[in-house]
Amino acid sequence: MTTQRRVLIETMQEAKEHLDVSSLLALARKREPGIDRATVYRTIEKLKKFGLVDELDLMHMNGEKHYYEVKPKRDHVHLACLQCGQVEEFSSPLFEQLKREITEQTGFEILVTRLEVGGRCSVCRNSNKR
Amino acid sequence: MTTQRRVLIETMQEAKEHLDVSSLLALARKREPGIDRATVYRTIEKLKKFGLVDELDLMHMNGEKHYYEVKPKRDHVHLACLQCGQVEEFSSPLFEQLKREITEQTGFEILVTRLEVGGRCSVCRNSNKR
DNA sequence: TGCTTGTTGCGACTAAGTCGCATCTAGAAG
DNA sequence: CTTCTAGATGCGACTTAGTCGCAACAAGCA
Repeated sequence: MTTQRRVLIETMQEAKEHLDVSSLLALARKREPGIDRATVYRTIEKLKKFGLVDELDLMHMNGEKHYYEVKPKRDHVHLACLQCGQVEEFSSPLFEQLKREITEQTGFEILVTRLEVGGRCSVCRNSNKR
Repeated sequence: MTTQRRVLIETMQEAKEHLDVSSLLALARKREPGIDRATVYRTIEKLKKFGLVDELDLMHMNGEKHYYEVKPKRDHVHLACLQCGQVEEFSSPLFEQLKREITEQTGFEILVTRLEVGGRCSVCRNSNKR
């Protein structure tokens, strides 16, 4: 457990939005200026492997970046509005049930899941009906 | 509707596995040698926008490529085995029900979905227990 | 306090994807 | 059948994301 890793984990925990690598790096550098891009990638890699963070694409709304969040207790869906860019989260027992069904019917052991949805959020739907 | 687009679409339809951009390009060039990488990207972009193809990441098993498939009638889950690299598909009424629930409860209009699962397939689980 | 193993920073590199621009072509209009 | 034009293509240069080897460094155990 090095200073850099501690800083990165704290930064992710305190962030209220999903961070991509470059904003995570920028924020982390406010605390620990010398921290390197490669360290961020290597740390994320480890955290993913240990199941401590989840990786998101958010439907590639802004280029090909990846976003990260500390793994929640309960998996949730990310609803990405393709119009305004807002990201909502949604969780449901149905999702848990679906995962159970997958394991039962296919024998596949689930380690990570990623359910992303792209579309239009209710705000955008109301502001411009079409 | 240009020759290039026709070739790209046919290539995707006839492929039995999920293609990334470079293998799609390679296959398409067997029919239409001059076809360019930029054209592939631009065509995929259009096809995504029209809802004719789906984009997959397959949990980034082999680098950061994206994979494409012609959009199926019924959305399905991709189960990517992190050990052997095999990709299974799975569809279920529960998934449809979950999508309906999302729309009802959040007012979010769903245009695309992507549900990917990473783990160990039944074959790998049996061959090496744990 | 010293030692060892794993981590970091650095810089150079690869791979994925984008863009501007000149040329070309599909297919509508005459 | 010929002409015309909007939109598509090919090309090449570029950007951005992510990786890697290596020497220097630090965590934390003895």
